[in-house]
Amino acid sequence: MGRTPPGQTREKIFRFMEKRLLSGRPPTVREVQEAFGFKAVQTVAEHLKALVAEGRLLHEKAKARGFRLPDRFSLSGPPILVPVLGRVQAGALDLAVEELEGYIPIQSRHVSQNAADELFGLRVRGESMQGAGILPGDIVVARRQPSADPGDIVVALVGDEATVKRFKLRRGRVELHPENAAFRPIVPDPHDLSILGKVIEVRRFLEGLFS
Amino acid sequence: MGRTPPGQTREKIFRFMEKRLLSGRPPTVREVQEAFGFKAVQTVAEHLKALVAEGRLLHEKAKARGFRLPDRFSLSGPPILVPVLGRVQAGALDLAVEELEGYIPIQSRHVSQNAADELFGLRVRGESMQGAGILPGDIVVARRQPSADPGDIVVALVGDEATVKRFKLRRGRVELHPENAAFRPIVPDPHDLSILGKVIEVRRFLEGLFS
DNA sequence: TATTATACCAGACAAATGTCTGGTATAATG
DNA sequence: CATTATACCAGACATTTGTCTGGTATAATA
Repeated sequence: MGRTPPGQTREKIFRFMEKRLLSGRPPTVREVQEAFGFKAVQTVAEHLKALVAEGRLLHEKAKARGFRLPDRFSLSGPPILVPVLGRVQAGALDLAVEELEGYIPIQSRHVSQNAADELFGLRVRGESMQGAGILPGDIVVARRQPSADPGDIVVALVGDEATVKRFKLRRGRVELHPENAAFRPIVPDPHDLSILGKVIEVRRFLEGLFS
Repeated sequence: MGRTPPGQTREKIFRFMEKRLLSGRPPTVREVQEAFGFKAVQTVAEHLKALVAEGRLLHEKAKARGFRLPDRFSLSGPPILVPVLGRVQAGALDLAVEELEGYIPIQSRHVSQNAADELFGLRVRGESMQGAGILPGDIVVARRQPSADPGDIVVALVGDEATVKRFKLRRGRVELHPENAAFRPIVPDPHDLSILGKVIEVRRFLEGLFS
């Protein structure tokens, strides 16, 4: 009793689901129905059930918009989207979002999924880290952590200013070293200093939205 | 009669929404309620309404899981996965994959979807572009194109060697300029030169698999 | 040809979910 | 102190949405 050849409609429905799910707008069964012009909900319900049985979709039963893509679709799950801040300030230990510029995707294989919340991006200002290949306008991706190892490049909050520098210890004191002969190391009062995170990636966009 | 300081709960609710929406699993009002332990749905409903009024969320009224992030945050689809080559050679005009190191995700909004096939990554060797903040081990992402504009940083094939340099024109001839005083510009024989692409992004991994 | 499977439809029920009305308590403000 | 605003609660209602029961028609298959 098939109107369309076997599997053909199913394939189209899968594509539709895939597209919607990847764009973050999971559809309802009835939305799919409408999109394809079916006259009965059940038609879609059956196709979806079949897709689940085939392992191409996951389903939370009885939940609205309860379909998902299996994890293997994006190799290792969805990419982690890291918020890029234009400016950072801090109350106590947590970051305040001053100017959210947008998000950049991080390969989840580089970072375990549970560390995802600990990542943030920051647009770099100034030329103090030129020598380390970090230029004004670059985006550094950092993992939040309250301290660092000597030699790490960190995002630190000195007073009220967020800054990217190389973390060093000299005579028991923290020193923040620029990598530019025109700048001098900062030796902050410990009360005035907090390490916001360690830089794990640097990105520079030479073209496009983020440049 | 606020239990919590004004705006504080709202901020947390926004973060929650943000996280869920970015991961493609928009929550219901009641899911948010549960996550925060509110005893009334209305509490969440009001916070969400306020967030919409502030422009931080979009809302399809009366739809299940009907909240979205404003466009500037949402992605237009899956990230493009760009192959990263460890070495590049060329037969005629197309790239040969010598050592595929892996893939890195590119924000699809930076690059139109149909240009996806034209992107490739390349691991940088040598220090000739130090002055432009491109260090050995960095990955440059390039868009394939057979020529370039003066001032672009390009991936060029000179003889049998792929190299990253700044593209310039002098007296009708192509010059490939390093950005490091220790190196000299290359003025290749036109027959010996092909431009493989223009560098649109630079990435440096300070930690993790790609470092 | 009888059987089976697929693709689809009709209509209804029930759960999930959004939204509304009408409250209370606390804090800030004039 | 009265006023206003915010943060929250209780309970109900209405819509959206998932799911179920019971069908029909076409095609492939034994």
